[in-house]
Amino acid sequence: MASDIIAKPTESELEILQILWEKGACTVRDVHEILTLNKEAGYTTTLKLMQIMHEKGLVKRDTSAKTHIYSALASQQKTQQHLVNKLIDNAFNGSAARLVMQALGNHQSSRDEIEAIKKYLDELDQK
Amino acid sequence: MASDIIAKPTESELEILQILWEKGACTVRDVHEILTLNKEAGYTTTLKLMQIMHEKGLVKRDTSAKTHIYSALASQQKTQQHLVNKLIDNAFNGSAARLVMQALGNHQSSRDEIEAIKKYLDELDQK
DNA sequence: TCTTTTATACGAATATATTCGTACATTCGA
DNA sequence: TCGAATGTACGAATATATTCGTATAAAAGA
Repeated sequence: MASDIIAKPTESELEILQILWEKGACTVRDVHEILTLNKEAGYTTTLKLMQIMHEKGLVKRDTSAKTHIYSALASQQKTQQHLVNKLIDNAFNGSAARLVMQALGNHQSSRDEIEAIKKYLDELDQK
Repeated sequence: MASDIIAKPTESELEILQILWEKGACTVRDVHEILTLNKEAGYTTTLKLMQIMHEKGLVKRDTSAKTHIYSALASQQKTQQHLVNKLIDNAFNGSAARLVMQALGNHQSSRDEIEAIKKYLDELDQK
């Protein structure tokens, strides 16, 4: 399955994955332009990163035209799951609850978000 | 303030910080013995890491005796906050709620934990 | 006392991640 | 058609993190 990617993305790779998850298939230039809204980077830097991600199997690409088209292979859900679990283990002594409270305490969430979480918890409770 | 540490710990450093947070003041050997319950590592590797952490200001140490005593300077709360915020930005498009649901979905939490979170959410709601 | 054990300091090898320059091919527009 | 723009490939420099060997000093024990 394409979603069974193991390789964990580095921080830079994650930035690129996020763009691909949101935008879908992209050229290197597409990705590069979005990346450089926030930070400085040379074009070939972005290119190289995406080539490495391809080697690692994090993305696939269509090379039929001169300008290659990239899209994510690593699934957003699996990747997020992996990162969250790692953080829970690495920094929260394995307690998901503590991470949750920390997350909600800092980042102020909207009332809607909080309601959504409550609903989610109710569902969890019933199982 | 001691809790205003900016330097972000690496993964290895975080492992050591967790031990110091839990155990309090420790020698290098104390830390090393706990570390090597889970993984292989040479003693001087642990030593070097802790020396680097000292340079970075992540830990303080008492060198009055031959065997130095280390303790955490980076506060657990601030460090966790920092890491969670980074993860929310890096992998969850800034949505704390999505991270929370991901965390609760995977890691199964006990009923008690879920109740504690609900209570926490109710308090948040009232503000 | 003298040998062994237990420390620290420090340099260096290795691994990994990031950044970019340069070569070269293709496409596009004047 | 030819020069500029745009693209990929690739090697290498740089930065950062991890690991460990060796030198050396202090402490402990026979």
